[in-house]
Amino acid sequence: MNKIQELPWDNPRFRTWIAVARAEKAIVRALSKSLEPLGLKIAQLDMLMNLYRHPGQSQHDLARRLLVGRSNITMLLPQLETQGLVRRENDANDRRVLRLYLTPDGEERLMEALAVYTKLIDRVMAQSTPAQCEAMGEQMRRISEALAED
Amino acid sequence: MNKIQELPWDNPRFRTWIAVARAEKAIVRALSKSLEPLGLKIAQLDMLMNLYRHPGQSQHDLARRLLVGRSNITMLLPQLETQGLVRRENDANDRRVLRLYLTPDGEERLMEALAVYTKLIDRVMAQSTPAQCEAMGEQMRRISEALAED
DNA sequence: CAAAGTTAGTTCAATCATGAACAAAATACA
DNA sequence: TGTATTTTGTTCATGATTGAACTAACTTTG
Repeated sequence: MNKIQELPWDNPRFRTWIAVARAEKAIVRALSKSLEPLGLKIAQLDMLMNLYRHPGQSQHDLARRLLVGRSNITMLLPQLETQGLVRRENDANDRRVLRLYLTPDGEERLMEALAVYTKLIDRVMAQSTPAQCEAMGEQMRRISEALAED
Repeated sequence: MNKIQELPWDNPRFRTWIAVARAEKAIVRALSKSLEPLGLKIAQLDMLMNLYRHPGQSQHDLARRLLVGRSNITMLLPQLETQGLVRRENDANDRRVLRLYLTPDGEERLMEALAVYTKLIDRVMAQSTPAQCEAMGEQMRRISEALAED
């Protein structure tokens, strides 16, 4: 086994990745704390957001959109259902699928959470100019695309 | 409760954050797969990397560096110890602390893993020019700093 | 129409991170 | 010195996530 020529921490691209991972972790932690008073966890908020944008989607669709296993949805949904934020409805044509809808309460809670969420993200992203921010978003989207080819 | 004026998905900064989160998740998944043949998980690799750079650190130090709970280290260490990659040694001056060292085997496995790791990151970051990449790293570091003030 | 295959959702066991409570050891300080 | 506080690492219960196995329902195809 050859000794590696260049150790990763001297590699600018690698250092960038480390910075990305650390920042992402920091944001997730901060968001998690900000959401706590609202009684929502990040995974739950993700679901609410998705249901707002795509009402009536099936659990399978939701799982795919969230990049998450179907079983995860099954486990998480009851939490939102018992809080009365989400409603499950049998599909008329296909008795296997359950279509998901936000209740009015769910929509209200979502809006409250989004206010917190956007405030945090605005603060975080204000570390860069809008142009830099836009460029970063573009790079990230390219990365996702590059990795999606599996 | 007021209706939110601007929904997050129309907010460029918010969209950037979403892109960051998705890309990070994609990279973690890809890395996880790449590491599988080596019998290492990401958390384990993180530990090996840290021990390489800071040999003889305590579990407490390691936990702090990895932004992780101390109990996590306690749980994860045995996996690396039984594989013979890490060695724990009692501190002479303070009988509470255990100092951690990479074994030669550990160092070898680390180098193999780093080759895989850097290859993936190089490929991923090649989606941007070196200058863009550097800029992104800077922005991310600023974000981490901004959030560190708690 | 019937058999084979596919798809939606659930259940379950395994893995992992976390924080609280704890024991042992070190340190502060009076 | 002796008591109080802090610090290190461990244990344990909890919650999140995953993938495999399963059931029920739909679709394909012969």
